[in-house]
Amino acid sequence: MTGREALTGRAEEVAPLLLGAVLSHTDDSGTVAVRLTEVEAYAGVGEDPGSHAHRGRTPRTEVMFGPAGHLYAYFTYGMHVCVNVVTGPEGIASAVLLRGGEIVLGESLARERRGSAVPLRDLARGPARLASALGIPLTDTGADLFEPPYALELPATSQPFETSARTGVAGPGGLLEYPWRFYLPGEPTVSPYRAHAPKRTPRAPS
DNA sequence: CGCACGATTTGCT
DNA sequence: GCAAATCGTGCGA
Repeated sequence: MTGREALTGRAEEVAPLLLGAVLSHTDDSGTVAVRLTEVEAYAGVGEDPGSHAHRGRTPRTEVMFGPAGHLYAYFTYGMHVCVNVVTGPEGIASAVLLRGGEIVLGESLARERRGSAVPLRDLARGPARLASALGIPLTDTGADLFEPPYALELPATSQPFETSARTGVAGPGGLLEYPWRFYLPGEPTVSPYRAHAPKRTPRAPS
């Protein structure tokens, strides 16, 4: 079975396969590889309000509907890039957000991108940090992760993992929680669990 | 055409 | 612990 075939399925089913996987990216500066320790699954139309593809196909989310094994990078908060691996069969939106990992190759280059004072464990801990450490540009959305300049190696055997709640969404019976955050227990590169996004304070007028 | 907001990180109090 | 930084996307008018 090829890596791409293994990734073709519902995001929450495929996500555990990405734990322990090694993603590498090469550009003019060199190569950085990360062993993934924390991921989050996002589904598609209707069932997952937390997903970008929740409302259907748009120019931005188009990649999420494509074949598995491709990159979905998006820009958020005006300053950050987050990376996903598209996992669903063609036509069904689903993706796995890479939330954290451990640098296994190219530490010096990653440190150059992230800042020299950053502790090793923090180099790729957090979605935007991971994207930054790997040097993934926003414009690489849609790139095939199984072709240069990318490489994705799935673990031979599934790693023992744990899950936790991802987001709370309003459902028929109240608040629903999706246990769609997956991580390798005991890894220092797993970000501490935060309940969910605190309520945003309104912008203070002058 | 205009506006509100987000799958976050960082730094200051 | 809290708030700012910053801009593309998507929805409403």
